[in-house]
Amino acid sequence: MPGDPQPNGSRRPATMQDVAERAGVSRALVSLVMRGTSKVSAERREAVLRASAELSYRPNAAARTLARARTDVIGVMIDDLHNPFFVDVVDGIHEAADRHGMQIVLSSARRRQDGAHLAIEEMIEMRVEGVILIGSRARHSFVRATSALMPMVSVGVPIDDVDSIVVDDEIGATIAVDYLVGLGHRHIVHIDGGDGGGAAPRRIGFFSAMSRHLLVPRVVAGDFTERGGVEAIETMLAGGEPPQAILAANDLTAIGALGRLSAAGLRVPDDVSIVGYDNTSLASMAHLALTTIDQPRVEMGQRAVERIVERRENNRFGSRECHDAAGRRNALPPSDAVHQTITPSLVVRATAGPPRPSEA
Amino acid sequence: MPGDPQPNGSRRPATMQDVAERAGVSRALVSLVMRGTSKVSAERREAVLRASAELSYRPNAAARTLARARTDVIGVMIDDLHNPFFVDVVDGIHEAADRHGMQIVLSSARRRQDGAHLAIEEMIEMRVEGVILIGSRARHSFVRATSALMPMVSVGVPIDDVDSIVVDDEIGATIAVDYLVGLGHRHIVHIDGGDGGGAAPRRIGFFSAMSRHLLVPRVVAGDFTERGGVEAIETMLAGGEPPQAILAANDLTAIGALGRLSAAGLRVPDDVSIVGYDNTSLASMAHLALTTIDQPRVEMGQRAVERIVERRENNRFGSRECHDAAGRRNALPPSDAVHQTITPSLVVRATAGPPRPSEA
DNA sequence: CGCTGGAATTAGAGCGCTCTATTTTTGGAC
DNA sequence: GTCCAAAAATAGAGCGCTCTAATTCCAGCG
Repeated sequence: MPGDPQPNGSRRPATMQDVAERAGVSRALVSLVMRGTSKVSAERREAVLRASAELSYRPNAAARTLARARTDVIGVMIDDLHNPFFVDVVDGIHEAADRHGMQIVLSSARRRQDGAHLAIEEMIEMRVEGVILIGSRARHSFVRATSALMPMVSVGVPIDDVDSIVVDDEIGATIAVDYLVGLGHRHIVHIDGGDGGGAAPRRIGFFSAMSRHLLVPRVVAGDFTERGGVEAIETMLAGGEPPQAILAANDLTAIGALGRLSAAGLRVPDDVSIVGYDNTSLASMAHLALTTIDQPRVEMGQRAVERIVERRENNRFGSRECHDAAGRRNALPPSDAVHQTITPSLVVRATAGPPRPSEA
Repeated sequence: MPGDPQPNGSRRPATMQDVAERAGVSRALVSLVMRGTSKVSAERREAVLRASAELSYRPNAAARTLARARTDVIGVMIDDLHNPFFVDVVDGIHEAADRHGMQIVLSSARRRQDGAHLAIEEMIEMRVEGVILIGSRARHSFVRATSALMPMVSVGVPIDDVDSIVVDDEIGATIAVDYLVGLGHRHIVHIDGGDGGGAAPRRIGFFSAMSRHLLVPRVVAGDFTERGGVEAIETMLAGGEPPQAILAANDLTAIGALGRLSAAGLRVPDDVSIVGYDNTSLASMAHLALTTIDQPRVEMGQRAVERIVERRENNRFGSRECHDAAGRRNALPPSDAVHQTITPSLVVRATAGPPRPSEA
């Protein structure tokens, strides 16, 4: 008998039909109760719930999806679960999704391009209402094409013709430089992020801010890793020119620099000032207390959900191929993609201070 | 027309029927091609694939699931995405799932009990083949009950009558103590994890190892946080008794201790030796180089998948309620839950060394 | 006592796919 | 040409749910 627990087997899960029979009502009535409709007499509702519990009934999501032709699910493709930045964005997504009564399905691309493509395809097959890409490495052309099929928004990575939410790293770097200059520093070195994502605008912001202050911009190569920070310091020390103030491309690099400096007997912020970038949880650790640039990650996640929800409600998402009456393809209409740029802010902690008087 | 791109609308996605018509074949043939069966003539296969591409056809996962009555999906409930320990376990799960041709659906409990319950219920409704709980805070009775419905394994948290994979923290602490004693230390302090998960066995292991070495076990209260480590050191310093060797309940606490010690002018490992626990990515950072206890997280994830797959193949998962012929419930049969315990190992880096001669 | 209208309940037609059983086609062998 | 087995293709019955339209129920009223 369906739903009847059997000693050791994989009995078939109870269906709505089973519940209906046990409760002595119709399938449709069970459906109404399960969906929490008010138009059911207390008596019947009671009977249905009892039968349902007795059979350990759980609605079959696949059947529901098929019948309703919608899911209320947002797919979230996260490039790398190990990146705390991305995970903070997910927090924001969760929060906003709850508010809109939507569910989340998470999938990790595992830092691989094909991983991202696979994850996106799977989500399309699930018929999610929309997809949020966090730090995606997917081919832009691929994303652009699938964004014609469903609402899609990229967080952290700008993609032409696709909704995106990014922070203005150029301004972030500018803010950091202005702060250091305000403290009195004139010799500021940027340990950059090489060709990593976000490295270029940070570098550009550094250059433009420095030249605005009529200062000489110096850049040492880095790669967003801790080791990169260590090596950059070693390069500077080897050059016989210990740094005075440093803007690191990210917190990890700043921490590497910090460690190497103290190993060299230089004190922060007395001898050297350091500003990081990202405000990761590392930065707030007590014995680091890194001054850094914060990007409102949670807010970014929330905004991403808002975009999906809005697109869904308006039923507008860019099938940008237009066909005329004869079925011939026209030129693409202008994209209606919305690109939101968020301004980062400075978080002052303990790694930056005024330069030593002799150097001012 | 279905599948025909319309300028600005949400056209209905193409179905298998649409593809069949366009390719001039039957629905069943399309199904065969989509599933990669070899029994299709090259010519027809070609035609189907072309039609499918032209319509941007994607199979409907819900319909497939409903028709096949199985999903090949494993649900992964992760307590907290911010916990790198858990995320490493997910890496292992991904890897093993790939090997077994299974997919993963990730869900975060967001460190809440009801979050865990909700996530598990959703997965049951999806009809996943099994559920892996990572660091679950769900009520044990709840997990036990649902584990009767489908294969389920808990990673990191032992649960009666439910498959689990945990490391033996008692042995882990023992290994650390043995190592410190081997270096010559006799005065070893444990900064513990309070009532956090895994704190108790680590404390017990510390006590038993110390007494085996005929040494006096000293414990200072902690709470698995960095701040806990800082405060523990302050307590010791205030007691006028600077520590000689420390076993921290986890890496974060060790790092807090490390920072506070160096602020007090004590050098590691010259003046004080420290061993952490967990081998998080923090521990390997160059300027920390924390000696610590490693738990094979990736392997734990892999083993979790193996358990699910095995249960599925054997069709054995514990519906532990037995009914006799008259339908009366019998006493529960003995559980067949498999509890795997993994032994952690020591990772030697730079924060522990021999005591200063005067203290030996 | 028959009507009426709103509330409560139900019948039944899909949703898009898989899979078994069946039919059609193909290519030799005779 | 005929016959046959194997290969290729198809028909059609579900899978478990939702939703519209139809039906039943039950006061309350004239």
